[in-house]
Amino acid sequence: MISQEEVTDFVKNGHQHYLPHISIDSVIFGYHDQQLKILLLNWIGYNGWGLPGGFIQRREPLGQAANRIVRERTGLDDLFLQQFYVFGDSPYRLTERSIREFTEKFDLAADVEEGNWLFERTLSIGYFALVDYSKVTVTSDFFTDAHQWCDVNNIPDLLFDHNDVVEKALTTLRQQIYHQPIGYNLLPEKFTLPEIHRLYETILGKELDPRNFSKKLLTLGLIKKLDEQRSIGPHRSPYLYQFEKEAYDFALRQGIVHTY
Amino acid sequence: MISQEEVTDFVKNGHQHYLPHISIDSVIFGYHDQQLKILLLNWIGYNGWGLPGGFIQRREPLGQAANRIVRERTGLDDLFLQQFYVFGDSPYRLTERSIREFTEKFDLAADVEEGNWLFERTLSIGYFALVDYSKVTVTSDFFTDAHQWCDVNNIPDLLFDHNDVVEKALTTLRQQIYHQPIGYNLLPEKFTLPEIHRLYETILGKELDPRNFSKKLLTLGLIKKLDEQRSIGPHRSPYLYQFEKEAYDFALRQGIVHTY
DNA sequence: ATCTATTCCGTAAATTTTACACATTAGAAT
DNA sequence: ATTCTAATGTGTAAAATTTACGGAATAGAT
Repeated sequence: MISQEEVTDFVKNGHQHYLPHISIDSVIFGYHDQQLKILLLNWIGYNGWGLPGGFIQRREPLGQAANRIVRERTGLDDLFLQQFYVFGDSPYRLTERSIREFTEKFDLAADVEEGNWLFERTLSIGYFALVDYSKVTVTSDFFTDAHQWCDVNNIPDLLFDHNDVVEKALTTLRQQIYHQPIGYNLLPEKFTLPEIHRLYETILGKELDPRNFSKKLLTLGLIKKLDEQRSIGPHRSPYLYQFEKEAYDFALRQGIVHTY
Repeated sequence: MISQEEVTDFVKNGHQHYLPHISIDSVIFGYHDQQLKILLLNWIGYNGWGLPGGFIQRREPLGQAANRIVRERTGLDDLFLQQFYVFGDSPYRLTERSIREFTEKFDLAADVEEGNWLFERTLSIGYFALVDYSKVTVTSDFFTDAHQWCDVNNIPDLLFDHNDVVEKALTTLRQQIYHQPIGYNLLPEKFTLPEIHRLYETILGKELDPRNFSKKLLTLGLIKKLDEQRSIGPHRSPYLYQFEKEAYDFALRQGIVHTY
């Protein structure tokens, strides 16, 4: 648990360590129970659900900051992480009321409120991450005391402009899936065809013919069939597949180019 | 011309009007002489070429700021303007030397240098704009005293990390052209098939079969043939075309979706 | 041995993309 | 008027890709 002193110090002096006016919001996608989910945190001060986020240290490269922020929440490193948009159209994301609630909650002196760096206008750089749900261990930060993995089709009202952020992350991911291989980071190392098929259907929110789908992935050389099978109860055992790392990485870099 | 006082005031007090630590860099694409060009400005202080840029006013929505910055330089409003990346990996874009040159050039007291907001670490949000070259009237700002339209295939060494910014803008534009119609903002209202054909070839940096190309645009319903022709000297007169605004806008929103 | 639920596979039709060459035309020159 | 030049405009066949679609095989439970 984080101490009261630490919180107070962060609020009062955080601007010496972090760049003010800019934050990072992360949309962390995981796949579980045949649902595409995102990680939501319950913010103590504001008492509501929001995205994991954080600030950029004064001498820290931007990409590293995003990586650190996701790592601190999930325990994962070396993940698929991509900038997708900067949100800054509403000059002020915090209402006076929410600031008051926050300072009361943390028992901060009223004078902290005035012009405090935390409560000034802050643009937010959106990153999304694709993670292997089963490998995540969620850790709370200063301002959050609970978490949930929430089906993207069923997102509640979030704090600030986080619903917009999620929306934009989803549309970016859906567009991207047509041009880049997705799955390496969302699936375990070995998976079955029906599994990756359902993943794609889930992300795109529409049905894909299973025969044509697997044909496509195999033709592109993105996955390869293994000799092993998985046992799934009283049904035919599906074969296991894994990604062809080289072809996958190549497609990641080049994109899967369609024609003009 | 901008007065010395104004510059000094901007350097000393700009942080009261603008958000520190964040700027906008704009890559303004125009098409002329069968070349894709970008607008470069010569920075007085640093004596080198760089991109048009600016800061975000404290209460100004982000998109508006980008729009204003491009408008101030080009005179154009209501243009195609798109965020494409945030640059912030190198914590410091300015060297001590360039800062000294700058302050000397503008005859700023040495004490201005120390911890001045302008010289602190600044992330930069990249926007690119597509403009009708012939409609642009370039206006200088505080820090720049000359401009040029520079062929994208022949960009000199630019200030700061602006070469990276241009590079990324170009790759984004090239990717986008496969999924969204481009041209409405780069071409005059009426244009010939060879003109738009050359535009696409120029942007993509490769040849496109003219028959297949026009077939595609017409099939997609993005352009329509007019009854008029243009006179181009001692050659067959090409027909004029114009964009089908509805289909064009629809494609802009939806993207030209390819299959899975 | 039977049943259930799931995986696995292949082919034909439709569509899209690619490749490719020559007749037409406006104005300039003669 | 004729000729010449340099550019525009157009169609078709082959190849590749995408789509649509149904039935046999299998593992485990009963």
